[in-house]
Amino acid sequence: MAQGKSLLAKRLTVFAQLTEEEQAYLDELEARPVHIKGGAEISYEGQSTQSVYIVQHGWTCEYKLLPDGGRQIIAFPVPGDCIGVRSVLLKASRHSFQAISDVTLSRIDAPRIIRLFNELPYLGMALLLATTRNEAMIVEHLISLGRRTAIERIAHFFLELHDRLLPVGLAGRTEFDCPINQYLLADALGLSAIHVNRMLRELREQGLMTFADHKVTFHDLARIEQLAGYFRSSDTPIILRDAVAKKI
Amino acid sequence: MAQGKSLLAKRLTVFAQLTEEEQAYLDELEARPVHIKGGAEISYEGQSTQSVYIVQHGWTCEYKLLPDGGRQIIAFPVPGDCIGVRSVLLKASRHSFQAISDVTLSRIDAPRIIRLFNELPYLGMALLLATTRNEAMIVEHLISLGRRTAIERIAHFFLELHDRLLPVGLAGRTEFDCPINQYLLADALGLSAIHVNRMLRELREQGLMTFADHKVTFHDLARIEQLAGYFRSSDTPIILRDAVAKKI
DNA sequence: CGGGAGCTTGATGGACCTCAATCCCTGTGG
DNA sequence: CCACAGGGATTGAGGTCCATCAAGCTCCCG
Repeated sequence: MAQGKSLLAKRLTVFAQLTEEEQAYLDELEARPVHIKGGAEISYEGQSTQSVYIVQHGWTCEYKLLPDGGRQIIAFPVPGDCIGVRSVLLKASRHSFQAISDVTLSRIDAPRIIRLFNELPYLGMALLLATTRNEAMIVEHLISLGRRTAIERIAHFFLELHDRLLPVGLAGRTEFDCPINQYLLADALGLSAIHVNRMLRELREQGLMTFADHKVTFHDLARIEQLAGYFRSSDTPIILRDAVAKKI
Repeated sequence: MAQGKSLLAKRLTVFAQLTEEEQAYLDELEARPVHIKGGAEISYEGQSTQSVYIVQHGWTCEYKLLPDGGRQIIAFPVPGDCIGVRSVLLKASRHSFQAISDVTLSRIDAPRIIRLFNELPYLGMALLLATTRNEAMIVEHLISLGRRTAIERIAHFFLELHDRLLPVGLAGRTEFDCPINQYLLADALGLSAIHVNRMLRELREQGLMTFADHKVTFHDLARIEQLAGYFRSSDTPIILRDAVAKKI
């Protein structure tokens, strides 16, 4: 990106032209990175002090533990994504976050976020707009869990992930690195790890895709998209200020 | 509510103290109501002109149709809820909306929403904050689909619905009216209508709750909450402006 | 060399789906 | 007033998808 070093700014530029002041604010927010080892907790459901984190490097997951010991993974925030906005704004909505690979984060304490909303409302809106896109992803995830079979879920999951990683340069045309293991995949897709394994074999044997050694490879994009019922989305969100400038 | 007639304003007051100007803007937005018959479409996935609607009266559902003819219901917007914010802000995220009962809506065309974001940013933020709460509900829904059994899903669904309707005066302490039928319930919970029916019988025979004649009655709240793994949420969201006034 | 994390495969059972049929209620038109 | 249609609820039988239990495999690392 041009002037700043903020990853979030880069992300938000899709939604709004940021002023110098807003840029600077974000750059400063992301100044002090935190490093976390793969497998470690980032924040836990019961935690008293809430913060928002911006993922700078590495993979994370957001999940909820159930009374029976089960776990449901809600999303896999990757670089440029925010963690915990919902938790800070809504006291009732608390989930846990874990580092999947080694991770670098920028931490923003809750009071600071609130101040941001009050002092730079456009920036706050851009932030919330970004969370709206997260929401859209969660809705797609929900549809998978509700109405798709195991093999369709898996195929759909990887196709969507691919589309998410492509624009940030973390994926090639037909393959990408992915540190998720079969247990994480199972907890995200509402399946058992054993069944995930079987369905991955099925996908492999049908010549559709392979997932091995932390690497996803698509062998036949057309057919796998067909199987998953997946439609590539050309996501052109609205742009604040630009919209008003054009007298919409 | 005190001065205005806007239902949305009432809802947003939880998040932000609105100025006179913002109040007036919302009142005017909701001035011309639209009536829709139960069962009719409100807006359809492929529709070209996008609008946001505010539910004034009656029940609606948001859903997505799948290539195989199946349907997944994402949410049931009730009075005070917004419909289609996500669709307007993100072109890629389009779903269909249907009236369940006879419904009264206020329609706001997309350009107007964009203008709102630019001219009254605090109001825009309050709106997006409200959608953040929707997101939290969708996450709970996702967890149900991923990791709860059929009977747990049903119990959890009605408990959550109850908690949503209580504060707006649409529910009593142990019962409420609910125009949803077993097919809608099935499509929301990722089940077949037949299995929903069986599980409802199970709940009835165990003396936990009954759902008949568009009416839900809880017979043993403690036991059904236990079954569903449900924890009542005291949702105290942050308040904009107030927070800054208190020098947080 | 032992141990653990992650992957793989087989066997069995259960949760839930599908197909099929019946029943009730309400609205509608002759 | 009755016939009829249609939406919704209900129940049974059979089959499928996926979970669970159990075991063995391959790495990697100390």
